[in-house]
Formats: sequence, structure tokens, C-alpha cells
Amino acid sequence: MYRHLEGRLTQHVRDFLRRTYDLELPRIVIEQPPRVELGEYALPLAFELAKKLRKSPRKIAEEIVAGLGAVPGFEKFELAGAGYINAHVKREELASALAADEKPRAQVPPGKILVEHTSINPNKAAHIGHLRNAILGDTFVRLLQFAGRDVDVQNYIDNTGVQVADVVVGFLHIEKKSREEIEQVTRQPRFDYYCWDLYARVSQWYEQNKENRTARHQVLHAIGEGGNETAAIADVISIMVLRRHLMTMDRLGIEAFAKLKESGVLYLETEGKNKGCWVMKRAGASVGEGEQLSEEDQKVIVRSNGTVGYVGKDIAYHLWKFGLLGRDFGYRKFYHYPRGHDCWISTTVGALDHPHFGGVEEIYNVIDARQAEAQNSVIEALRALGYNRQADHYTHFSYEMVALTPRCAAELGYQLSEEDKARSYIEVSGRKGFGVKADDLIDSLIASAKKEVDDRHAAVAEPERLSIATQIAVGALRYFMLKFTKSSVIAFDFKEALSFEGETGPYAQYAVVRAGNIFRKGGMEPDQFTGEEIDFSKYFSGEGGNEIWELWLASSKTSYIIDQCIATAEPAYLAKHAFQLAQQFNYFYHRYPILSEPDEERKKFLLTTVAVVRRELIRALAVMGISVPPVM
RNA sequence: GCGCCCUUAGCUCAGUUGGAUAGAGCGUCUGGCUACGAACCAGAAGGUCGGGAGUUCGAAUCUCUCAGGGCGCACCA
Repeated sequence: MYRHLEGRLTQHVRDFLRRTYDLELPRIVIEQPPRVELGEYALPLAFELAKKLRKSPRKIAEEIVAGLGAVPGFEKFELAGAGYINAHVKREELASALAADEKPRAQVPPGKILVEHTSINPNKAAHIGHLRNAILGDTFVRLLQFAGRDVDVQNYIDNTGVQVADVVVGFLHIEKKSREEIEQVTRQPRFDYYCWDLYARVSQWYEQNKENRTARHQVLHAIGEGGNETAAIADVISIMVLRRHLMTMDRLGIEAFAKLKESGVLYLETEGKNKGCWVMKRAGASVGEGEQLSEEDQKVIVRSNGTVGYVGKDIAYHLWKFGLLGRDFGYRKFYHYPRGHDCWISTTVGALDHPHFGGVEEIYNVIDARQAEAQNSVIEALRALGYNRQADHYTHFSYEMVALTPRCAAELGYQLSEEDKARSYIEVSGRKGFGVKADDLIDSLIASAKKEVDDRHAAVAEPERLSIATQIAVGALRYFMLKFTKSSVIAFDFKEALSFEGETGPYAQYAVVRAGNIFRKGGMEPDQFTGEEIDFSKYFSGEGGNEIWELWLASSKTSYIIDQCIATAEPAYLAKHAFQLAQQFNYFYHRYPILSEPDEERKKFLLTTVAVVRRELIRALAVMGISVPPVM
């Protein structure tokens, strides 16, 4: 609703400027006044116009206020400060529309969007950094879906790379296991944990003796060729680890379609260290007319042995995403989610009947900031091939890593150098087996939540207590990963991540539970309160009126905030908003007794207020993938 | 060396397109449960927005510069 009114206001201001001053502004800036008494929207545009029109901002603001005329939904426009124009909405109109849950239609751009996220190397257990990726990606998918977009999700897996090869080396050369024995091990419940440790051992083994690295090259080569024992082993391992990753993410309600990777921008370099390779200009490198591209500005796409490197594969993959490759993969069902969806995986020979994947309008790649250069290379390649429109709709959804605080690392039993102890955070390393595994974190969150639930709700049956604890754990984890902006490195600490108080998911869940309790105690349903027969104008005036109005106004902003999250590719704004809404509700909850309100009409109004806030909070949380337990 | 990111309260972080008095959580201190459940709320203390210069009616936000920290710069992915 808030977004809708803002749009209308922008339109009227635009018309007025054109009519009166013959002016066309690229953007009408609309802000929010510091206090609701001042109005719901603030326009600083008189300051901007002052120079163009050679008049004082105050004078211009006066003219605009006088000339704007009536705008549907708005009460009045006021001049404030040195030249602000504050717009006051008709509170009772907005409230009544909000109570009835009216949703003004918004324009939805056509075309499908593809979000790539999770994409973990299938050679070890997922860790907290992967959780950030998956949670950000999944939330962004939900944001787009909320806005009415058609979204596909892909989890891009490279089962032919060095990382998988290294684990194969571990099984064959360190543990000296046969194919049968390896297959036996893959059936362990947490096979990915086994690989986590083995992968770290392999790295050590390489350190011990440089010659051990020849094993890597042999295995890598065998996997690349295919059709042999080693390749079959690599396949079994990567498929089983991938399955484990899907299960881990499933615990958090994250679903994806998986895709395995199988397999003129360029020129053949004939001299120097890149001799025999097909190379392209590295993203960001500038070359003058007729100048040679220096070695350090070259990016190798095809190696001298004919195999294709990561960026090369990624260019092909992205051509496919935009439907420019001219050929498609085969697909088969791979994993069935309990909520009814299927996860498909690409293969050489697939099922005849499968959904259409690829050929999308826009793409978002949830990939961490360290790979910015590689991502830019792919975009550069698309442009060089003439696909500028596609390159413009290619977004590297970049986020910073999750590191560990030195204290957390010490708790996990890692030996730290004096230098590391002084740092504010330490990067995790899969190679060293240094990090917090995703399932371990989820386990401890559930255990910790379970303890709280057991203490508070001894009367509730055991399976239900576990289910409540799980919802709280997921809420805490997802909120934790979303409350930081993408550009901020998360210094992970168990104490903070396991907190259920303050700015956390459970805080917001608790506000919804409390709101629900009011209706439960009163023997009512929240759906009953749709605002009919309520004279809202009685309750939004005066001091107390502003207070409650603030809660209504915040509730009206869900789609406005979600639009901003999409435009800026920043889900953290929604997390912030949900928290603030919960906070305002808790304030209201303490200040206004509702069930004991003697005035029946006012009581109905207060109950409607609760119903609206509860509904919007549930909505906002759902977009973050957070559900609310029946009791807490 | 080159490129990208970061520096805001004791700690962890918000501050969207420059705008009205720079905010929140945690921690500390003080107070509030016979209940619409305290996983909550109220109050207090706590700031040269890393330093400097510039643009602007107006800068935490834009530009330059210096300092400190991080991450990239493989025929790895």
C-alpha cells in the first residue's frame, strides 16, 4: 500500500512540474519524515529546483503545495523547514485498505529469471560460508517470487574439477580403498563429514611430498577422459556428497534444481608463458590501439592440452542460461523434496519429459566476492560475442565470506598463531578442514532451542517440541545470515549465532506468537478482523493516535521494502524491517491492554491492528524462509 | 605492483537514490512478571562517523588524498 501511494505521489508531482515549469526530472526523490506527525512522505525537491528556477526553496515549495491540487489518498501537503514538502496521507483510507488486505496491482516485467546459488564443490561437507550463500540465494528467490516473477533456481556443480579429484586421491592413495569399499563408505549417514576430514588429509599429504601431487594429475586426467574405474569412483563420491548438500539445505527449506557440469573472443597465444593456450583479455584490463596484451592481462580459457578451464566452462554455461548455446542437456529427476517438488539434474541421456530449463531473460549468480574477477570475465566474454543485452541482465550477486572469530576458532580446538589471535576474523579453509560444518551448526541450534522449549512447555508432546525447536533454530540461523549486508564479512561466533534474544529471528517469531495468543485467549480468529464497520478516523488523531498509526504505517510497507531489496539485490533490508515491525508491535503490546479494553468498538480496532501486524510480519518472515511456531 | 571491498558507541552492525536531532542489538548499570506468556518492556551511560582537503544550500553518504585492515590478481574453481 505504501509503495502504491508513493507511486501515485510521484506521478502527480511529475505532472505538476511539467505543467507549471515545463520541467522533466529523471528522478523524484521521496523520503520519509523523521516523525509521523510530519507526514508519511517528504519531498526535498524544492532544494533541487532552487537553482534551476532561480527562486528560494521555500518559495518553490509554497508554489508546489498550492498548485499540486488534490491527490487521491492524500489529506494535505505541508511546507516544512527550509523547503521540505511533507505529504500526509488519509490515514483512515490507508488503514481500511490494509485491514481488508487490498493489493493494488503492480507491474511485473515479463520473462523468466534464473538464480544460481549454493553451487558447492561436491567433495566435502557444506560449511557456514555455504549456508550464507544458500540462504541469501533462496531468500532472493522468494523476494522475486513475492514480486510476481517467474524464477528458476540452479545449483551448479563441477564434478570434474581438482577438488573432487583430491578426495578420490585420498580414497585411492592414502586409504587404498577399492571401489566396493568406497561405495560402502558413501552409504554412511554423513558421508560428507568423512570427505571433510579426508580432504584435509590429502592436502597434508601433498605438503609432505611434492611428488604426491602427480597422483592428482593422474586422477584429474582419468576423470576428464571418463569411462574408467577412477571416473566412476569420482562420480559416486560427488553424487553422494551432492545429495548430502541437498539434504542439508532441505533442513532450512531451501530447494534448487541441480545441474552438473560435464565437461572468438579468444586467440591462440604463440609466445611466452601462455604459449599454446587460447586466451582472452582479463576483465578490467585496458589495452591501447595496436598494443600487445601483456601476459598478466591474459586469462587462459582453453589450456594447451585442449581441456577447458573454469571461465571457459562458465562462458558456455551462461550462453546456455540465456538460450544462446543452441543445444540443451538431458535431465533426470534426482532428489524429491518433502514439500512435493522435484530436483532435476542434467545428464547426457535424460528423461524425455522434463520442464524447460534455461533460455531466461535475467540471471543472478550468488557467488562470493572473491570470484568477482572471474564473473566479470564471463560478462566481458558475453559482450565481446555481441550479447550486450544479456550482459546487462547478468548480475553477480556478490557477498562477503563468513569467517571465524579467533575465539570461535580456539573453541573448535585450532592452534592459532599470535598473529591470528590479533585479527578480528580468520578465513575458513576447506583445504585445512578449518571451519564450522553446516549440519553441526544446525544441530546445535536445534539442541539449544529444544532446551528452551522443554523448559517452557513441558506439557507439549515431545515430537511437537522438537518441531517447534526446529522452526526456531531455522529462524535464528536464517535471520542471522540475512541481518548483515552482503558487503560485510561475518565474523562467526557461536554465542552470537545461538542467541535467541534481541535482533534475532526468534524475536520476530515471538512477536507473531504473542499476537496469535491474544486471539487464542479471546477465542477469536485473526481473519475475522478485516476492518469493516470501523471508523478509523477516531483512532488516528492526537498523541496516542500517532503512536498506533506508526504501527499501521510500518505494516503497510512490506511490498515497498521488498521492491527495494530486489532493486538493490540486498535482502538485509527486509530482515531489518521485520525486526523493526516486531519491535514496534512489542511496544504496542505492552502499552495497550487489548482483551480487557472496555470500549467494544475500540477493542475491535485494537484487535484489527494486531491482526494486520501479525499478517504482515508472517509475510515478511515467510519471504526470508522463516516460519512461525504455534507456541514459543 | 594492479584491481575490488571495508573503517560509524566498549563489542557486532544499520544508516537504500546526498536531506530534518547519526540509530539498533549485545554488553554494563537501574527498574518492571498473580500473564493478551519476561525468548519481552522501560530508563541511564556510551559518538572528533579512521585523518585531512574539496564539491554542495546541505556530506557518515559524492570526489581527491593519506593511514589501517581484508580479498583477489594460476594452463584451481
